[in-house]
Amino acid sequence: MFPTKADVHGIKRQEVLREAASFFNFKGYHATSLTEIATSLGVTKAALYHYFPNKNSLLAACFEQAMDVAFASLERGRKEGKNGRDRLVLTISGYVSQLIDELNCCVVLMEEQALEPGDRAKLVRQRDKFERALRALVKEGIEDGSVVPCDPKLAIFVILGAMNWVAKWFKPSGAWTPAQLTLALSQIFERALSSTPATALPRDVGELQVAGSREPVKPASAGKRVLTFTGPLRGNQNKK
Amino acid sequence: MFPTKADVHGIKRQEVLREAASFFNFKGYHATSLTEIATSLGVTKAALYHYFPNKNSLLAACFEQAMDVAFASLERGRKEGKNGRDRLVLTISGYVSQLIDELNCCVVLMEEQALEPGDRAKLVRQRDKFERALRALVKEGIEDGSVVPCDPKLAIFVILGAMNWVAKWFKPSGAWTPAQLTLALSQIFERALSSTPATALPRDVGELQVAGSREPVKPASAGKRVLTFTGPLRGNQNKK
DNA sequence: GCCGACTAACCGCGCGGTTAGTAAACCGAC
DNA sequence: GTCGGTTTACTAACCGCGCGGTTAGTCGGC
Repeated sequence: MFPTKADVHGIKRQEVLREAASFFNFKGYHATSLTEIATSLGVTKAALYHYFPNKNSLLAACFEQAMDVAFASLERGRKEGKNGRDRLVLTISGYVSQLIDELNCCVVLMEEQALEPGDRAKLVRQRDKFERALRALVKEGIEDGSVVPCDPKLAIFVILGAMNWVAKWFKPSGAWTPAQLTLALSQIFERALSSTPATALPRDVGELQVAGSREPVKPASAGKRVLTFTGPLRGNQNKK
Repeated sequence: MFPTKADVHGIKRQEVLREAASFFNFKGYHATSLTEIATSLGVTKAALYHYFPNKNSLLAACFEQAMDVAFASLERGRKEGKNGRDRLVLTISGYVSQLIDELNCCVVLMEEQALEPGDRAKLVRQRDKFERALRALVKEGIEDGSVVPCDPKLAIFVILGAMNWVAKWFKPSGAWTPAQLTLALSQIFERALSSTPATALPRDVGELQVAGSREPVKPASAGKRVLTFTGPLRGNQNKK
């Protein structure tokens, strides 16, 4: 019923990660100081060390979470898609929309070089696996006729580029909702790759009606005083 | 005939800029130290201050050069293109190929936030102007029927994303030549946007035959001891 | 002898990371 | 209940390092 200590710790940890990811996206890893992240969360730098052992592990956690999302989307795409193109587009759009939700957009690969060798090797391994899986979807699509013949490697580079770029310009407060953006993006990709491209695309992303979406999106975490929260945790003697 | 002192200074300056851009692209602005750039050029940090007043001005010069290239490409595209789509694709591909040649790929917008306020405002103004021009080309293409109806803003975001991403993965030593890459990229963009999309694309970028290109590309500046070069500048009493 | 190009040595600042200490919540004994 | 000891969450103050930037001085072509 009530959250246990461990729950609260996990929630705060996620909040720290989210704030860090936000800064890393906007200013870059090296340009962001821990003091900055801490201040923005209403605590001091030393407090962050209760949740992460050092700055680099924050970045590593970003990548880890992003890759988890990537493979989950891939799984979903594989299951729900009817053909290669369908699976590819589902994977991509699931990935983008989840990252926007969970991490305020993630750097994805932007600053991979800043990771420590061990973490970096792991990331590169996973990322390559993900990219190979995407390329395999393109090949599958070419074979089943849903995707126009092309160089899968380049096609995936183009798509990843457009996706990762989103983190640089997308603002939740802007004219487009995440759902609208995701939909419009996937329609462009679909058109670029489909063997039977659509004859028209949305003229204005902001006007798109999205099927199952809660429209104006939660107005960000307005009063996020998640850290510095104290209070009794009644009922925590047994796991909830 | 022989270079004057001022010429040599200019050449060396450009070499410094190129090396800096290379590092900024690969590791990011804040992760790159001046010592690192200098060492890689075979000089000490203090030597760089003969060519640029401080680190930030190196970044500013990168952006300035990139924007010069951008507007030059735009001009060329406007002149040589037959319709909106044509002009857009010419602009983009000219931009990409020139940046690869001149700056070892440029960050373009990647770390705009690191600029000092004055330089940044200038960059943002120019970049917005460039983006507006690109969007105008999309609109023009929609009106003249060469481009599929779409949201010009999103279309340009996608294209810029794919383009800027190139700097992150392209290696001159790789399997693809800059010319092949540029051509293949523009074909993908063309297909994504054209009102009459191609039914096929290159299956392997590395196999592309490019019209007017010197193939294997100069093997980078292998023995670049441009700085630390000393020697007589015979005949420099009058401008060459 | 002058002047431009460059080096070696240095400076102060702000960063990531650490330490000692405080306040409050928790938990078992009675 | 409530009282003591333990644990968790956090702060204030501090440390050393490496950075961007500066200074004084050397070398060599003109």
